[in-house]
Amino acid sequence: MEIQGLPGRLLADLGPAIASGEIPVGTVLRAEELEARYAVSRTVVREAVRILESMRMVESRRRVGSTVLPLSAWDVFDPLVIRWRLAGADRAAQLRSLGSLRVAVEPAAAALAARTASDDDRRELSSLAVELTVTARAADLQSFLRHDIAFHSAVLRASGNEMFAHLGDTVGAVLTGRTEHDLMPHQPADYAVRLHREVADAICAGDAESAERAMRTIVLGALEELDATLD
Amino acid sequence: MEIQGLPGRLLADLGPAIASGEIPVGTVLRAEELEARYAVSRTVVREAVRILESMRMVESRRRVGSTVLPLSAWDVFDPLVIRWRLAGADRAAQLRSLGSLRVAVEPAAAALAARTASDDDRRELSSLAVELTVTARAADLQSFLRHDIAFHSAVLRASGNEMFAHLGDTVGAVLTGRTEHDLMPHQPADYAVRLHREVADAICAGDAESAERAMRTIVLGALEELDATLD
DNA sequence: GAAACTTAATCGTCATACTTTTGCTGCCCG
DNA sequence: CGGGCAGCAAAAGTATGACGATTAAGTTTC
Repeated sequence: MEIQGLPGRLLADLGPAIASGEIPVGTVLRAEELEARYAVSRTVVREAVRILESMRMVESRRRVGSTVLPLSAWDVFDPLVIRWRLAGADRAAQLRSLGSLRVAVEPAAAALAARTASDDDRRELSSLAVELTVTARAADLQSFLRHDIAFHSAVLRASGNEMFAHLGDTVGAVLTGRTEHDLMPHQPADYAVRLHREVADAICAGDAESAERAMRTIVLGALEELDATLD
Repeated sequence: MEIQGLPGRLLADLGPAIASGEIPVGTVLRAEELEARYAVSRTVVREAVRILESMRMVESRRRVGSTVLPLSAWDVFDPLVIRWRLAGADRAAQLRSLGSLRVAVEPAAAALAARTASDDDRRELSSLAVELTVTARAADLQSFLRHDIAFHSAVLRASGNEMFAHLGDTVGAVLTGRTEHDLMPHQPADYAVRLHREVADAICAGDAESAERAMRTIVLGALEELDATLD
């Protein structure tokens, strides 16, 4: 998942700093300065900056340097950018955006899955729904989280749309963050578990409308909880 | 928009080749070979490969080289990846995925916009809807396309969600492609124009439900047309 | 035949030199 | 006094040679 090597270290430092606003928009980074600051060679600095440039977080110009661009230019779907924003000062805004995105995408994915999922996909979803019920009853939050993530990823994957599928990891990051920051009840709500079950059953039965409706209820609920917590 | 310099030239060659499957999954690219093929230095090759790696289209390992990864690993939301796929053999699949994504996202964006858009946003939408009506009546496809793109981008932007807003350019690419490949009627359908108007009016009036419904009709219509054409 | 060792291929990093672009300064002329 | 033009210099962009680190694959040894 991570970028490797020394450029990765630079990136792991610069990325979050830019994402959090610690390095404000308009700041100019000069290669020589970065070489000195991180005690690495030109090669390494250039590669790191190139990657930031490909994410449109900075723009390099000769005789000037690399200028930090505003959020509106960033590749906000890049998993690294999302992670960096989630980790820093922009966390609340990023969670809200992701919440809305989930409300839009996950119900659509559930509907698609009900129509096109393979038998294996349906079996997996069904079994994950069971696991979810079990771990919820046992109040095993660790396992519950793991299965919750697996469930949502599975639905997104079963949609057969690779763009939806790609959001699986991101949704995972959101759910993880929610648990880590105690935004979850200590015992997962019973109705939420039932809804997951409902999604799985509807997808298995090929009932797109029910699947979509149940999933929408889930993600809308999550969004409301989020809004309530962030105030 | 483009990556600059020599690495950009490499990228403009390798990216589409990988995206189209011309360089198949599992192929190993060696740095030295690329240096020779493009007659550039290691510096340039390394930067280009690093960028491909940050898009997760390849994975570099010592003593092996850079291996081309399968589509499932790619950063399919990266604008460059989308463009490359749209340009090549994967075009149909990419259009379908984007179609579904639009169906999910744009209605949600319209609803959000109706709730949170600024007065300027509302004015702009209203005026774009008018332009759309005019250019449609004049059968001026060029201008119509331009305004259509501007309209959808404006809605996405007015949603206040930077992730939605980020999809504006991508939607633009889809609409452009549709016109370029003669998937559009020579005279934009009257009802489609009316629906755009309806979206604008609903957003101006703060009527989220109507805005969402009208937008959903638009993008569903587009998806149906697309499915019909791709067969 | 398996485990330990050696080898060589290739990426990763560094240091340095050269090239190209471009913002800026200051001169000259109107 | 102001505007344009030329030259300068700063910084990114590119090239190259050397070295280090990793690791797949072959080779030896028990």
